[in-house]
Amino acid sequence: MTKATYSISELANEFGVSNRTIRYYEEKGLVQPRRVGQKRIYSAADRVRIKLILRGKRIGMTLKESVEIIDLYDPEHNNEEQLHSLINSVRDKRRRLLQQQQDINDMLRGLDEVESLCQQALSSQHLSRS
Amino acid sequence: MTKATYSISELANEFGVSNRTIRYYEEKGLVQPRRVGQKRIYSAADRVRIKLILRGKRIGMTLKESVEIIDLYDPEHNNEEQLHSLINSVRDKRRRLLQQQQDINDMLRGLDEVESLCQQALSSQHLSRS
DNA sequence: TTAGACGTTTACGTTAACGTAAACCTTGCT
DNA sequence: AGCAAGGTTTACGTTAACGTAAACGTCTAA
Repeated sequence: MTKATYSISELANEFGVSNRTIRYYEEKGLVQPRRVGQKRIYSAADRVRIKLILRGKRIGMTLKESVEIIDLYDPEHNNEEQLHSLINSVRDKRRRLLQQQQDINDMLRGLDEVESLCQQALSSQHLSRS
Repeated sequence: MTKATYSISELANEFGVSNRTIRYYEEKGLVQPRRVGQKRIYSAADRVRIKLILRGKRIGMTLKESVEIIDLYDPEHNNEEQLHSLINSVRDKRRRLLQQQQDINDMLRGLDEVESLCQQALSSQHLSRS
């Protein structure tokens, strides 16, 4: 059962960030939790937004970029022109992500190579010792 | 035929960054070009280092992290202990990269979904018009 | 020989994304 | 009543990764 509401510390702990970080996201308009008294109460939707923002961060997006992507999902887009421009921006994002995929694959191959060289070096050391 | 040396502007233009950026990388010890008079002369190896640094940047690594990865390639690692710690750090990097791959794939799927919704919206508009 | 293109150093300015500290509520134990 | 655990606001501090401006050298084509 997925909880309906969360305190700030619950989310901070879940995602491994500080409370300050989450408040900062609110300062920047990335989330708008309800208030009860003066305490912030986060909904499941708020939680997802934060999660997506942090996913963006992991792959090197700025907060603004993450929000741009998240906002692609909400249907404020009615007329044909808006839809076309939305499609274009989707394609832009996709291009960058594909480039990143390429970069990551290149790096992974590099790491594979390094590791296998290490293994070789280790095994040859062991051989010369016996 | 791959050039042997490059001026700072040549590299800056090739990679789409400013001269200042490249000098900054030198300030931070990421490259050490030769000097002729007081002008900087970059070797093919310098060029590759810069390229790798920028690749790291694209996927959200700090300069320090990029250098860490680049330095995995050079063979300063002799004894068994160093080799093992090197292997461990390779595995750490790999873990992060795999997570990033996952994140990017998730985002790409999201974008696919958004685009196809747009297409549907557009085609239904066109239908209702005819 | 002088203007323009390219390079240099020095140094202060800027932005994003928080960290950190102080001073203050509120709530539930004990 | 008192206090510890959570929350709050306000506001200044910090770091990375450059941008930008000033003031200067050097070479070369007109």
